[in-house]
Amino acid sequence: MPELPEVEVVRRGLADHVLDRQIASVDVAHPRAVRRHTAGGDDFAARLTGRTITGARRRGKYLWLDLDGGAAGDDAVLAHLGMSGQMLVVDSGRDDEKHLRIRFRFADDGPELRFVDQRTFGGLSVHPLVPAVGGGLLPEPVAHIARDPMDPAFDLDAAVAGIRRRRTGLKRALLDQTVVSGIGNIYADEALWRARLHWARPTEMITRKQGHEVLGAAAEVMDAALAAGGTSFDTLYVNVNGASGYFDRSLDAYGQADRPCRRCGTPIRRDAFMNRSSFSCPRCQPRPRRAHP
DNA sequence: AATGAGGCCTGGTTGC
DNA sequence: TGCAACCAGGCCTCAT
Repeated sequence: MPELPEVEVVRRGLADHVLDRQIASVDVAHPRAVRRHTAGGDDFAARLTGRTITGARRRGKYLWLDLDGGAAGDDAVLAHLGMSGQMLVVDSGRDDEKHLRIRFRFADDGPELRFVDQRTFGGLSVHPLVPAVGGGLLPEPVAHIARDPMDPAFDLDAAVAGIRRRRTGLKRALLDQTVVSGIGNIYADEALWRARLHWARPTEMITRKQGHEVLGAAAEVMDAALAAGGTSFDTLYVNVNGASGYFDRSLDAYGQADRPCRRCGTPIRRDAFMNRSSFSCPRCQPRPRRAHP
């Protein structure tokens, strides 16, 4: 499941393989893949045809490709990989993937860019670039998203204040992309385990020190995952060349139910959380007396 | 305004 | 064996 480190791996791959290339044609094979492009698939293709990709950028789990010479100002093609989205750079003529959703052909007749997405939670769309709250130019639909912990301009104090300002459970705050972006279920559980904090701890009980620790832990674990090429549990996540990451071998909490905690040996527990799962160590991360539901 | 629940998806796995 | 239920989960929409 692509989270920030995986998306960064994809961004780097795109920077290596599609920068400065002119788009010759775009095929939309599944309308759901462009559902956030409200003008529809034909408009999506028309806006991209003939354009040259001039940048590959990312904030949190969103990435976008800058386009040259927009008629009405700067614009970009925005991508979210959802749960199963892949950006594949594939030699033309290779068989279509079963879940191929969008294909970009280039004027240089080099390898195609294919967006492949089994579960279709992801998608692509074209938007103008607008000034974002924290500075910088972002595609309009994501201009409200906070900077992520790997952003050089990330404001740690502001993010901690954002967590403490919320009135909810700590994990919900970590998953709120307007507080801090890029953290999903996997890295939330890993950061909480490293900071020895329970996911349901009310944010009003979080000290500044604890806030710094849990966000610092999130940055550390994402750095480690990026160094390992991203987390992958199955064949759904691959980078632009189709190679999987292998950080899942290093996970301490996520998916480790009933296995001994690496710190204390207590079996990791799995709790239901937002119709999903939270994994934590019952001993290192004791449930607070007043847990947030 | 801020918070939280529900819905969208598919394919692999589990259980009867 | 066949089929249904369940599970993964980011984020948008809607209700409170």
